[in-house]
Amino acid sequence: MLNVACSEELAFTAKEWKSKSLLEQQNILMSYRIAYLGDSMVNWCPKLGTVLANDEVSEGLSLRGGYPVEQKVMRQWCLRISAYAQRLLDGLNILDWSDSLKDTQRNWIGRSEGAELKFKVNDSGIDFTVFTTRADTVFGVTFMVLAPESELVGQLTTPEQKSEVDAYILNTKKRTERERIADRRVTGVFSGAYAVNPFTNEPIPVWISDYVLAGYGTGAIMAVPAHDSRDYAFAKHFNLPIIPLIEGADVSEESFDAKEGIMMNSGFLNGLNVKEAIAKTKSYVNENNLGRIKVNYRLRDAIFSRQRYWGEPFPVYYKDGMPYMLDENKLPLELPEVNNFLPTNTGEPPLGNAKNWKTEEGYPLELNTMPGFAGSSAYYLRYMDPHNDKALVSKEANDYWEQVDLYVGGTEHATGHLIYSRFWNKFLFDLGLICKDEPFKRLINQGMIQGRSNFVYRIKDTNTFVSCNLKDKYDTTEIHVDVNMVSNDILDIDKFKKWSPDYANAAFILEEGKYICGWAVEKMSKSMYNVVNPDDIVERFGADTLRLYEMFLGPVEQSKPWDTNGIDGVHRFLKKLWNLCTNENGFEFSHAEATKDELKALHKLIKKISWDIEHFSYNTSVSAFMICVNELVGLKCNKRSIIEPLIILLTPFAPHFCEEIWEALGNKDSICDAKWPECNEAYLQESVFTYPISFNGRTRFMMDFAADASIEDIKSAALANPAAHKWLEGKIPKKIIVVPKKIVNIVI
RNA sequence: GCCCGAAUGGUGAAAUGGUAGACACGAAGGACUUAAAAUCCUUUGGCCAUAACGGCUGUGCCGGUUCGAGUCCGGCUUCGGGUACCA
Repeated sequence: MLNVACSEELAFTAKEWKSKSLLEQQNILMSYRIAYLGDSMVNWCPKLGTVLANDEVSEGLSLRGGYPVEQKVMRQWCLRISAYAQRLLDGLNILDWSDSLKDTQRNWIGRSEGAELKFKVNDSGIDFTVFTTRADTVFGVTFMVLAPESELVGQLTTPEQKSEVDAYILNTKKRTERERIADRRVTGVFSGAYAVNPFTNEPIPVWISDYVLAGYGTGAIMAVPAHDSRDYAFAKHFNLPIIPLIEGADVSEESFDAKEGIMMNSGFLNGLNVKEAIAKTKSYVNENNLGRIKVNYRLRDAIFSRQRYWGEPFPVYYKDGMPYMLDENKLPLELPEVNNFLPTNTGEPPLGNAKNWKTEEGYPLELNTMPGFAGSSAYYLRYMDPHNDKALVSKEANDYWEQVDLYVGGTEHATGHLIYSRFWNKFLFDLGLICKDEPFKRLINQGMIQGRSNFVYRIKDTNTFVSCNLKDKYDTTEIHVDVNMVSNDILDIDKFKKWSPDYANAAFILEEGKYICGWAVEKMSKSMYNVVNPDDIVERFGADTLRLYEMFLGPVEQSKPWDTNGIDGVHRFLKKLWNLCTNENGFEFSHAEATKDELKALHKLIKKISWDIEHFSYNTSVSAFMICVNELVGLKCNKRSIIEPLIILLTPFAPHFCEEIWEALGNKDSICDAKWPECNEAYLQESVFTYPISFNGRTRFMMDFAADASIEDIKSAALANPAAHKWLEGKIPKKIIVVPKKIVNIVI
């Protein structure tokens, strides 16, 4: 007997397996393959002949072109990331990643512990299962709700209700999932059927509503309006009963969702607190065979097909409607040449345009291609062994490099690339191909450089665009427009028309003869068309200035809008250092021995930069370089013994600049191979420390003391200082705190 | 709604619980120059005072812990990012 990994209801014997046809077997195998053909709902745009992502659709129209988009079931390749949900969750505990990023992934995976309860349907042999985390609230169930896509809808709907139910289902199909969610209007329809409460044997009406998702749990819920806000809204709207189950909970205005309090109206659970009640219900359900304990995850399988040309082709062909893998010796499968990169007339993906897109035996090859994350999920493994034509990565190379030590990336990848990579890596680890089951040991999030986006406003169902300040008079769709076609928020209409064939014949409603664009500060991204090209900055200041400026802007992990005010400062710093090394005749370095002050400036810098680099504090490093160079300029120091270590330190920040000076110093090899300087603490010793003398925590004056002065000496000298008398006001200090090399605080 | 993060001068920011505003940008004034650019010098949180020394106040708001809080704790406010009916 085999329980199929991903569908627990399915079980069969070896004999039964053998009696099945190849196609039937294949369909069963699809239930536990890591890559499988699955049916899923997609946003299909017939006019564009392509599936669109949620953010490519706005209010039922494609952003590109403004064509109608409908919901359609499509058979596509999927990757069963859900099978790894628990391990992806557990793995987070050992990763050195930021807590916020780990939280994002935990929420995305969305583990919830609960129970599946079986409900019988009155006067029929049918029963169905719901998932709930609040098994303790069964006594408060006043109705059940099915997702409109649920198979049960057809089975349960009574003849009297059929036309009403059909109309409702048709209506929900027109809306994308996101729209159904964004629009919080309560809608629903009664199926005519009644289920039986397994605890009380009371009949409960079964409703259908799109606030229940087909893709999560069982696509059906038990509604407890007193203790769930969504059920509450539904019950109020359709005037269904609300039974409070927690002592003292006021449910006249809103539901009481918190998992706390003492149970009432709940039979054998009365008097227990919620935690105890949940536990007791679970064991009751088990003992009476009313269902089972279940963990659900929010994480959905990844759709792995794209109806586009540019993507890795699947090494898959079809024979009698069944998918088969190409033999490994036929790999790699390369993209065919096509004359047309658009979908075919019959609505097939662009590969449908290719001639001879079939195997040697004549079987047709898969027409879908893989998405971007096919490449981005495992490239770091390929980097370990890029020229290997036998394997993704050799065992030797993988054993040597193991995993990525440090990954610097933005949080925008938290629920995409960074979770897919972990999934792929675990899968490859399970196959024994790699030695670590997590890809990125340490991860820090750099902040996003934000951009200023511009928008145009298209009037719905037209190709007419209305200027920003007039847009409220029309029903419009906001569309990003390339910021390079906009200056001072005024659109260059000619450039816009040439931007895309869709806009060639666009019409415009202007204000004062101009088209004014809307704007917003958002993350800088290709899809927002707000990318500012740094080329002109490189042209004017050089790449090192740009690099240094980005570091100087602030802490790496902080986001901020791109703004070049202040770039002069870092450019001046580089010039200052350059001028220190040159005179009117070119480079000149002194061979004289460095003074104490010069050595102190240098070694202070070595210490600071070495620490900062370890802690990703690049902005303070740049400041430290500026301070050091300012000091050296003051000392007129162009000594080789100081400049050389200084530019080694600066190389990670301004590599081209430093390489030039390195060469001028007479070095033949690259500065990248130079040895990192070491800090000699002896140069940093101070013989005198200037103490701030404070009274009740407020600094009042300064006093110099020898670095090794005793605490008692400091105390008495501070009190004896004439300035102290003013602040003591003749009182005796209660306490004097001396923190060596920090502060003196006199408490009065 | 939920989760995460942030809040310090005109601006970007700095500060292992120990002198708040380092380092820069900008601004103002000055030097050099026929002039400009470049470079250099001075001032630059706010308020009060001033011949001068100086004083008060100040890190979003309200409390707390501490000899001492931008930093730690509790409660708010605002902004940014992510997510979206997950039962």
